[in-house]
Parts: sequence; C-alpha cells; structure tokens
Amino acid sequence: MMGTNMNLRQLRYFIAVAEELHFGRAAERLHISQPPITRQIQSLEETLGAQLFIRTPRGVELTQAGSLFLEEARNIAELLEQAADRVHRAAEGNLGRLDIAIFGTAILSLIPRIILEFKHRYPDVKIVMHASDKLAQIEGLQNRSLDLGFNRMLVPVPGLMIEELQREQLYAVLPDPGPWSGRDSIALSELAEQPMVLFPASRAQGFVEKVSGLCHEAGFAPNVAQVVGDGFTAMALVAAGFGVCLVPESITSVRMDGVICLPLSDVNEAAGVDISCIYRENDSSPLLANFLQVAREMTD
Amino acid sequence: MMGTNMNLRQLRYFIAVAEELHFGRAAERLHISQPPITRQIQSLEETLGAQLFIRTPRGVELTQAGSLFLEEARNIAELLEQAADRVHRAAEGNLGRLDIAIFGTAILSLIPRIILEFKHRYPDVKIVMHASDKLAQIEGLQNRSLDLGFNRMLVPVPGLMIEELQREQLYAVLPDPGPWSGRDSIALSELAEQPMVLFPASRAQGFVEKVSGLCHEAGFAPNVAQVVGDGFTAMALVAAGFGVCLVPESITSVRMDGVICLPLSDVNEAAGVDISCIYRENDSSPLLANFLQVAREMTD
DNA sequence: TCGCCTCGATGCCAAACCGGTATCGGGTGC
DNA sequence: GCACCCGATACCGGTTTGGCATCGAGGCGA
Repeated sequence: MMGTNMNLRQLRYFIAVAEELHFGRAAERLHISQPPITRQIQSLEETLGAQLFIRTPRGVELTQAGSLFLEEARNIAELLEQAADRVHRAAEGNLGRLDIAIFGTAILSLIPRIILEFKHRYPDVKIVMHASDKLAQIEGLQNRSLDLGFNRMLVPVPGLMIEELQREQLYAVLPDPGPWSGRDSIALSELAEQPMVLFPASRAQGFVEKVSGLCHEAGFAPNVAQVVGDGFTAMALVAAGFGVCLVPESITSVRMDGVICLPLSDVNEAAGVDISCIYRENDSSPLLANFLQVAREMTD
Repeated sequence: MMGTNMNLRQLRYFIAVAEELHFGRAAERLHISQPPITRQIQSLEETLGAQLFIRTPRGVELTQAGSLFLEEARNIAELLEQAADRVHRAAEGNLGRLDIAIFGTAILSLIPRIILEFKHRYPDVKIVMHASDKLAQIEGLQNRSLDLGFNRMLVPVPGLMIEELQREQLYAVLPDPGPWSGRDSIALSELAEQPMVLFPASRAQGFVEKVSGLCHEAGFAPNVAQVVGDGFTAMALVAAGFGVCLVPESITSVRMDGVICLPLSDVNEAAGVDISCIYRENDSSPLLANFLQVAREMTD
C-alpha cells in the first residue's frame, strides 16, 4: 500500500514533471534518477484519487485535474517559501511588531531619534507607540501588552530590566523678565525662597522626589506652589508667575515666551536625571534586541 | 545534519504543538509518542532558521516567529486540503470546464435540455457555449479549444468520434395561405416544380446535399431559389413568398406567420436527419464522459 | 515490417528516515 | 532533598526513498 498521505516532496516532483511534461527531464532538474519520480507521482495520484498525467509515448500531458492541481501546487509551494522567509526574518528581528511606551515629555530629543533610526533600519517592523506613565508601563510589560518602556528614574522591579541610555543635566525655568534675566547660570540655592512648581503628579516615585532631594542637599526645603502633570504645564505656570521649576535639559529645547532656562551651576553632572528604558528580563524577542542595540549605538 | 527540507509532517506536528502548547499532549493528539515530535520540531526550526517555541518547565510557548508561522501553516494546511478535495472532484467530473459548440438552430429542443440537465447534476462544472459551424467545430476540437460539438450529418474525421443522439423527420415549410393550406401532410414529389430555399450556406457538406439527394430520390432536381445561412432565415423567405423549404422537425416548434409545416408522407423515418455530437476520440476527460452519459440517458 | 529508440514502469538493494521504548537532565513543588 | 513533570537524547527496528538495472509499450526510419 502506497502512502495515503501527501508529502511536500511529491508536490515538488509533481510541479517539476508538470512543467517539463517529461519524467526524465524532471528527474534531471531535481538531480535524482527517474524511477523515484514515477513512484512519487503514482503515490500522489493514489492519495488524491485522481489521475494527474496522461502517459504518452513521447512524455506526459496534464489531465484537467492535473492542470488544476498544478495551479494549486504552485500557489502552495510559493506560500510555503514566503512563509519560511518571513519566519526567518521575524526570527532575526526584521519583521514583526514592537509595542513601545513613552512618558509625556519623552517625545523630545533622544527617543524619537532612536525610533526613527530603528524604523529606517527595520522598515518591516511595525512600531506601536503608547503614552503611558511609569506604573502603566510596568503593568503593560508584565501583562505583555508592551515590549519596551521609556522613562526616568525607574526603580528596580523583579522580572524587569532597566537600562540607562542617557543622563541629562537639570535646568531651572525662571520667569522672564525677572530677577535672573540676562544671567547664564544659576545656583540651586538661589531658589531657596522661591515658590516651586513640581511634576509629574504620578502615583510612582520620580522627578518630584528627585527635585526635593536636590533642594535638601542645597540646604533648603522646597516651597511647593503647585504639582502638575508634566513639564510643559510646569513651564506654562512659571510663565504665568506661579514661581520657578526645575526640568531636564531636553525640555529646554522648547522655547516658551515668559520664561528663561538656566543651567544649575552648583549641581554636578552625576546629579542629573536619566532617560532609561525598561523591558522584560527574559524577553527573547529579536526585535527587542535589535531595538536595544540601535538605542545603545545612538547613545554611545 | 538534520533535514534541510520542510515536510508536511513537520507542519502538522508544529500546528498540533502550537495549539496544545505541550509536546506530550500534541503527541497524544497525533497518536504518536513524544520523541518524534521533539525531533520534527527541532528539524523544522533548523530548516526555518528560527526558534519557534520557548521551552518552559510546564510546556512551551510560541515565539513571535512561531506565532507568525502558525498562521501561515494553518493557512497552507487548509489550502492543501481544499486542493486535494478539488482535484479529486475534478477527476470525477464534478468540477471543471467544458467547452461545447452548437450550430445555429441547435438551440431548439434536445440540446438545451441536455445541457440544463447536466448543469443540474454537476453544478460546479462551468459550461461555455460556442456558436460554431461544422468546420469550426472540427478545428476547435482538434486544437483543443472545444471539448464537444453538436451538429447534423457529420462526416467521419480521423481522431474524432461521432455519436448520433437523435433522428428527426423532415417537414416541408409552405406558404400559408397557399395551395396546401388545410392539409396535414405532403409528398415530396408534390414540390417538384416549386422554387426551394436551401440552407445552410456552409463550407462543409450538409443539409443542402441531403435535401438535394432526397429530391433526386423523389424523381426531380430541386429548383433552388436561394441558399441562406440557417433554417430561421429560410422559413422567413418562405413566408415572404420565395418558395418552399425542408427543415428538420425541431425547427417546426417555432411558429411563424405566413407558413405552415407539414410532415413529408413519402420520406421514411430513416431518411430523416440526425442530431449528433462529435468529440475527440482519446479524450479521457471525466467531464466529457459524464456529459455524454447525460446526453445518452436523455435520448433513450 | 523489422529493428531501434525513447520513455515510463518495475524489481531489487542500500541508505536515510521515522516512530517506539528507555533513559537522561533540568526545573518545580511538596 | 525527593518525587514528579516535561522536553531532549540514545538506540533499535520497520518503512520509505533513491539508485541501478531492466522491462515493456509505442513510434519511427530503413
């Protein structure tokens, strides 16, 4: 009893024979001898319950059923080849989808440049961006709805990996015109009595605590005028006269009427804030690996 | 070195494992033991150049590449199944295309009934009808653009098979009112002096010669008034007073003002004209075989 | 008409493949 | 630490596959 089960080998042989219309030439094309072709075609015909070829003295010709099957077989063979190629590319991180979360002011400077470069290198990877705060990023990573998050001052979480990409200096945002107009730097201690706008108003520990800590190091407790959601709002409040605020350097690329941004002269580089990324520790996705590699290259 | 060639077996095993997310359960579902699954999946992963599963202590989970491949594999498996089924049906004559040629007046009576019945029994066979004269039918059959032709008084052609389906009596078409109004039959000899309209004006031998022969048997040479393309035109000319004509019985199902149709009393049954079909002698198409069977059943 | 040639089919043998049993090794939970 | 679960590996026997040699049928030319 011949095989009652179709085989890809039979498909390939069939296509070769159907295109050559000649067992011998098909065998030659397949780099095998002729008898195996006969047997495989016989087996295929038996499993299909259909005669595929009419044997003639000068070769073979396709029956109608064979002609129909040739189209199907070609299609299937091509689909298989494409599937294999796509899977291979997916495994190498050239194809797929990556869900990335960013926090409010991360749309400035570094992160969009990284994403742009990655999209350029891997055009078939679909990047989906999500605006999520710190806790939402962690939850998203844990329940696998996210692959990667960007944030500042992340605290270690079991199962998640944190990697610092860049460290930014802090700038003071001050009303203009005002006492500091024309200056090109300022000491944090000069702001001791100033009402201060803090952000973000998040559930998680973060920039608010960082600023408080720095003030205490500078010898004063911050006079908190207001806590708002993000750095843009904070700058707007400074312009409106609510007080002053501290921001990471990248936000200063936004120019806003009514404020000036001055570097802090008495806070050293290491005391700046980080931009880090966070991802699952055991994530074996080659897409993520490729993305991280791009991110590291661009922050060398 | 494991197989560098994909196999349908690997596809089936992969789908089972991907759906069960467990080698053991997949093996159970496939009614084999677990080790072959391991090897086939390993081999598949090697040929694809992609890790498809992440092995965990409690089973496996799909990688992104594996998830992608699962969709493709399911699709391909289904296509294969459908292809096999369609080829099987095509081989049994339940699916495919049949190109049938008919001549002008064959759209009456028998042939459309045969085609209708065939379409009813084999709804997935596409019937393409061609209006071709005798020579065009023979050429079409020889160059394989036709599978079957219907015609009358076909002469044998090498490589083609002719099969008579029905024999029809001849009728005289006479002007009405006229000398024969009210009669219910007529002898051919009564038409000896009458101008006669003949058809078809074809390159091939046919009905014209048949009528001439009958007239000579009846003892006179036909007085040819006009030769036209088809029986309808001939009847119209009779109505217009050009003379009389002879037609096969089936055409008399068309009622036309100004003419009456009378059976010929002195021409015996066997002298009538046939409706035959013609097809390639070595055509092994099951569609044709099925069609011929229907045709024979309906002319028993 | 008789060889001769071509082409697919068949018989036979060795190598590769596949599945089964037994067992290993790593990880988890009691 | 021990038992248990799961996938990986080793080994063996049956089946399949391909190669070689040969057959048999049909067509063509001398």
